[in-house]
Amino acid sequence: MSLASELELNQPFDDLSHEALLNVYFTTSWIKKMAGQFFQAYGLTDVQFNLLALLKYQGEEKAGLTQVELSRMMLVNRPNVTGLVDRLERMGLVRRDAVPGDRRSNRVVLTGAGERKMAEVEGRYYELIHTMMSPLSAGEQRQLIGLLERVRGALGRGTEEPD
Amino acid sequence: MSLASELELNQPFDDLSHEALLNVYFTTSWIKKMAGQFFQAYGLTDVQFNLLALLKYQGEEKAGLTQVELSRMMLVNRPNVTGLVDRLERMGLVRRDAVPGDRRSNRVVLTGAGERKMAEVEGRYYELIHTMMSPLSAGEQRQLIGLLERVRGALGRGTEEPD
DNA sequence: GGGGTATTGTTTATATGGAAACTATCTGGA
DNA sequence: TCCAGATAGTTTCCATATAAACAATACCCC
Repeated sequence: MSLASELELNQPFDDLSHEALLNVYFTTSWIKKMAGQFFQAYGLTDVQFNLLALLKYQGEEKAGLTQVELSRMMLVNRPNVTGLVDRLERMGLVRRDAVPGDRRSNRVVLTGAGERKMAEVEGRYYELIHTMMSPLSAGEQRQLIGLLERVRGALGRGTEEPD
Repeated sequence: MSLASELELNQPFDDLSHEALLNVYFTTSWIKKMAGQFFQAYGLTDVQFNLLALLKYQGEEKAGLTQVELSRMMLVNRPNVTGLVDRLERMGLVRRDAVPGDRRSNRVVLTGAGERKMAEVEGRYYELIHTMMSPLSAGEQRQLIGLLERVRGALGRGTEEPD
């Protein structure tokens, strides 16, 4: 169904680019709502799961990631990572380890409880993702990825944090 | 460039559906950052502009929209609209008008200042949108819209506010 | 080796998002 | 009529996001 119908707009879109942009925007909103509902049952948010997944799969040799690395991989700024890690630390799912040789940095690492939580949630989350993307064939998913990569290519990805 | 390279991941994606989903997610993040930077010069946020645009183009006969209507068209819940309208009202860009015959409702209406702000910003924003979507031809933009509509079709759009 | 500069993380302020619970009002049915 | 349930808006609490400014530390270059 078209976005204008889904949103029950009184007037249709007048501009193709605008409609395309809003389709990307509202599809993300829809995905985040679905994911949010899913994670509630596990006491997590989608963003918290994402951070835990980065620690599990992107940490080199189980050494975790620094907050700057997390910030870059999640496309959010450093203050935001401070708060995310604070909450996950309070929940007992991650730990801040000192970095020998650089007293400015932390390595954020999964705790045992964090690993167990990931083991509990992960499989079911990938099932949800597959269900959400199931209307598209593998070829169509690759097509979608290609189109979105070309959109992000415009004007460079010059959105690094100015700070 | 692939998402894994953009985010400088140490390990590539292992799952096509996951990669597609994250491409949608991070493209929205990228779009919102670009739009946010653009609107800063005008003292607005992207969300505030969206609300003003709905009032300008979706209000029937210049009567504005109720907060429930705004909530549905923006895919956010009612408490959120209260805050958005509060801020725009404080900025003098919108007004809450009484609805004759239903004392529970407001009609949110653009003020003169709101109309002037829209006139100032709108054209340049559509230029930005066209630039952002310019890597795709019209046909490709329609293709993108079609793929995203089919994703949102999965499992119905049953994400109405439970409340 | 010492001083300017860059980097890492934090704090504070504000905007946007959801959930739950509340008030006021409206509507439909016995 | 009147009362039960639905609807509109708000309040409160919390999570996530940005920007700006700061402290501590590291680095580079003369």
